[in-house]
Amino acid sequence: MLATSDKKNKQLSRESWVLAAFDTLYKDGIDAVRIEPLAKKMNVTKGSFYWHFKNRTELHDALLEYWEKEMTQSVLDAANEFHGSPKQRLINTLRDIIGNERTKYDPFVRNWARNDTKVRKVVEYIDKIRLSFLHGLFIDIGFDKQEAEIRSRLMYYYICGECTVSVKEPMTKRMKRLDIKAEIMMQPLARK
Amino acid sequence: MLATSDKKNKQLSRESWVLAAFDTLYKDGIDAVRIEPLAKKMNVTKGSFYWHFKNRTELHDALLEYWEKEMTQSVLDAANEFHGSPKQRLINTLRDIIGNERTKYDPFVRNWARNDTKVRKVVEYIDKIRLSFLHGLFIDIGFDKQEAEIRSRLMYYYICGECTVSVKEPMTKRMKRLDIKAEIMMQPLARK
DNA sequence: TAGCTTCCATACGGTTCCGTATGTATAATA
DNA sequence: TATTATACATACGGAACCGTATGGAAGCTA
Repeated sequence: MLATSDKKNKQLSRESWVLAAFDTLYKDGIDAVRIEPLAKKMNVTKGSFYWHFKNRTELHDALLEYWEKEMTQSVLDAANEFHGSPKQRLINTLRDIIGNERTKYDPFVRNWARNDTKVRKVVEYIDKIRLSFLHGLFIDIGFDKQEAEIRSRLMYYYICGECTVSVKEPMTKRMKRLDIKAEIMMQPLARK
Repeated sequence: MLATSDKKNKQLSRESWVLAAFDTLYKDGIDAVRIEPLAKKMNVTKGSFYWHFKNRTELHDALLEYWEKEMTQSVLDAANEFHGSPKQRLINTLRDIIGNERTKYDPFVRNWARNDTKVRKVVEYIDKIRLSFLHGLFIDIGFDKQEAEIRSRLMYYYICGECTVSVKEPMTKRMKRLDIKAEIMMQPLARK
């Protein structure tokens, strides 16, 4: 329950609704983001909702915008946070993404995107940002554009798989094996 | 429209409903698999549905069972289909999975699994089957158990990412670059 | 303190869907 | 040809939800 605590204390803001909606999106998917259940969860009636929003679509739009900003920002943060050799930066990035579950909301938004063009475009935009960020890392390591393209995609899809598949190893094991995976993906091919 | 053509010709079977339901699952997700819309799509009334099924849950169960059988079978097929050197078999497997989009239904079932324990267990079962299949391939190539574990996971998550992310390269390009990705994942680490 | 604004409650009509009950046409069977 | 089983149509009650209309409390504003 995100915005339930301020029940008696304060009135709700537009953002309270967005946060509560996001929580529901994360737990039950976009089809569960419905006004009356949300209101119940927040201990108000939908009278509140229709004060802050025109309709359900407007909430969805706000939800999408919220996620987009978060995701865009997280890439920028990652770009500034890590230092050291290119290889080390890539390893740290990978460790950060997996270890801190930066993509944990992805599956829900991705699924939402499947039946919504507007959402799909935003997801594609985020994918491109992330891909080009990884691409830059592989360039810095020394790969040419083409191979950086291939390796960044390999790595990005791996990450997306990690956050999509539920059969996972325990986190400590995952982190330990992550470095090896990074090495595999960073190792130049032995030309015959 | 899967089972629409046999409208005047024949009566519907239980499987007609399952197939139509699966088509809807694929296009719009599990929340769209509803009886009355389905009936409309199949040009019958729900009277037909409740003849073949007890309720909506029973359809969902049949749907899940259908997917499980398909996926289990496809792994067995893959195991028998490819010959040649271990490396070549792995490459062929990868080309088969990506090229023929063997996992194209995955995202929908996975998403369904998020809010349904029964589904989740089946998905986990399928994941394990596939993972151990890939694991075997890496063993055959010559990696030890631990490294085969790491590499098969890397590869499996990559595949799942491929089928999850919508920003993809065109298929011809993907296939061309797939071999390089396979090489990257198969190449032993240069021990320093 | 009267009036206005903000924020939410309440009440209502309408839609979509579930599941049940029952009617009906067609085909199999005896 | 009468009977019965099969496969669906039709009609109904009920739930969940959307969006609208309107009422009311609480605080600010003059």
